[in-house]
Amino acid sequence: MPSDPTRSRAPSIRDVARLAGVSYQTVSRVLNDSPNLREETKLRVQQVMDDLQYRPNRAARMLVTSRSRTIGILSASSSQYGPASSITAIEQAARAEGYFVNTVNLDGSDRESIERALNHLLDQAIEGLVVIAPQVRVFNTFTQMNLSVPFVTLQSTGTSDHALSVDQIAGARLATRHLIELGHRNIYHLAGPQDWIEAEARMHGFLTEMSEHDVVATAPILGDWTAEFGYFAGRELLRVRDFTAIFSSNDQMALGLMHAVRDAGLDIPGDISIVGFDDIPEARHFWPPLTTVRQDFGELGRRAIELLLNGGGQLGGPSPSGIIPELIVRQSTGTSRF
Amino acid sequence: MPSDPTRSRAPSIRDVARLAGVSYQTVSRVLNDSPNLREETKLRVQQVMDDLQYRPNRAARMLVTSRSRTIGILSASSSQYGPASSITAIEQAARAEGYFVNTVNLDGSDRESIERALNHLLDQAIEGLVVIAPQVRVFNTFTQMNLSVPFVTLQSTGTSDHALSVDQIAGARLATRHLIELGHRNIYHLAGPQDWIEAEARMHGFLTEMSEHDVVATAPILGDWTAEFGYFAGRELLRVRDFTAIFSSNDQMALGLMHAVRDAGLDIPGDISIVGFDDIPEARHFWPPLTTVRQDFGELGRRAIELLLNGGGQLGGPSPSGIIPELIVRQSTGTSRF
DNA sequence: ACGCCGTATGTGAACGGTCACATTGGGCTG
DNA sequence: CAGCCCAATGTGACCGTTCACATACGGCGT
Repeated sequence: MPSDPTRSRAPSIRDVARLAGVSYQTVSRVLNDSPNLREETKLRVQQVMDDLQYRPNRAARMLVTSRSRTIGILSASSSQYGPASSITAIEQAARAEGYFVNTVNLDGSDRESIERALNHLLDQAIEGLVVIAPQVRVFNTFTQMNLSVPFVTLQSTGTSDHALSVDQIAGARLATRHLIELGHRNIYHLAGPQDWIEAEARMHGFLTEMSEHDVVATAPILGDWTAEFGYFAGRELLRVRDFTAIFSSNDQMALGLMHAVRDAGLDIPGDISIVGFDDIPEARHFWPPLTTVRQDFGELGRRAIELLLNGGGQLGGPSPSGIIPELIVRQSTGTSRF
Repeated sequence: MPSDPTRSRAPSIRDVARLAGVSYQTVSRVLNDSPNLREETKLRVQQVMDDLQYRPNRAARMLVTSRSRTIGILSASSSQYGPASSITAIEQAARAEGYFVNTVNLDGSDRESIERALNHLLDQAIEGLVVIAPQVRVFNTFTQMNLSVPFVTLQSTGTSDHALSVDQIAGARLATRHLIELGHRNIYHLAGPQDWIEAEARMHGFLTEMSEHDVVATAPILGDWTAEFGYFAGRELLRVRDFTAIFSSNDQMALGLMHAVRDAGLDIPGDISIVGFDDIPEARHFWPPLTTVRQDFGELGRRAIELLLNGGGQLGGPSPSGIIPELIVRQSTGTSRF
């Protein structure tokens, strides 16, 4: 991007000062609206600022205060619904607090690309970091790195105290209980990738709820979040067909499952009940509309910023990991006919 | 976020210089790997940098060079599939070129929030801007503002030369032609919001293709991109049912339509054929798998950065707006039984 | 042996703000 | 009316880097 060498530098506080007939320090005071400023002076300076279309130089300010007012987001798979929603919410919450947001998406989940991404953010002199990359591997890499910046992860392993998340276990239990209460006893769980914290938690919630109701659980199937996988997993599963319900760890896989179930000429929920997770906007228009667990990603993002900016949630507000998801019952689940 | 006052400032080039026994300027030279440096000196300095975990201060560099190496993205509805994918691609392409990316999402489409968002980015001293907010209104606001930063929009009105987009008209014609060739003559178009450039272009493509085949087109229905709207529009439409096919301006609305069609006890594609637009990952698992138009958002993002960084695509490469979408025929379309 | 050139390095100033401190000029108190 | 305080403003230094220019030094041609 060729910078225009003819265009001289932007006006500085000294330019403003000269035209307003005050010292640069007074201009600085107007910028930081400090007290002890005569209203008249202030207005005059502001007038000149407007005339010159003056903009404070962030670099200069940052240099002297060593504060960047920038928050970094490190994110994996940010084009998925959950992460994308969180990012949007974080970005808005941060902006409301006068912070800038810088997002970096991970190319891979190997240590090297994590470090590269992190370095990129640290080069930006970020003051805080929100980590959305929800893989166990990424998470561990962080803790090993012992970062100098405060950070918050949007998923919790239970051990860390700067973690914040929707309670995945509770959500999974909600979904599982729903199926059990409908009379299902042969329930499969289509889990997310083993490497993902949330997948792990949902699987854990599923198994816990099952055992508490004395229902024998078969081993969960590890998927990759895609509808594609759900479809093929469904096809495999249906060759034996020793189940009446499936709890899928996200909505996309549930969609693929439903596709496979219909391909096999079976009815949902007549023959097979299906529950998803996330409540993506499309879920209520799937065929049939999908029973699923809704997570409030917006709230999550907002709380992340709050936690970050208040340095560890010492406000004693609602418990950091206390976002409880909600079961949305639609038409993909019904009583077991067995 | 309380900054730690006990932690002293990060090491500067002077610290490095002192320990390496050279002047700060030499350190600076190492940083910018300028020629005329003895290999030995260079290595010694780099060693010290590593030891101190030295990181160049971006603010200082930015202050003196007045280059921020930051690109701004102004985006609306960034949690939707298309924008989200583009953002990811842009971000990666920019990072590969050593640029940072700063994304701002618009709260609304009124002039004030556009200006606020833009100001936020300009405060960052961005060197370039990618605009993904695809509303006509937003687009016009930009041109009126006559920005001092180079920018690229990811949609084109045909008048601007810093626009770059997938050829929406071509895509819409592809979809429409497909329906006509299947024998459909009563085709509705469920368009996007009137305010959106892409919605407009797709509508235009639809109407053009229809008239070229001498098929009479009914007035398009203006939607809002959501599955929800598609559902209700479908319900309304089916009360009269004077059509055999619908071309929906995106996949979500197509999903809602299919929902409504099934609710009415009709078959897809037996009774009604449906075509979408975007090819979101879920589309191939809809019931039935959706015939749609695929856009390569990744390519779009990469080209945007290329255009921005090369100052207007004077490379004479492939024509700026030359990304041609592709029709993906699946099972939601069939021959007209009429 | 002298000047010259090119390579490797050093020095001072500037970028545009903020901070700490100094300076002015009333108005109030005693 | 002296003394003081406070409100309002100004001055110098500094943040960490790059730029323009200055310097040191060895080799080479004459």
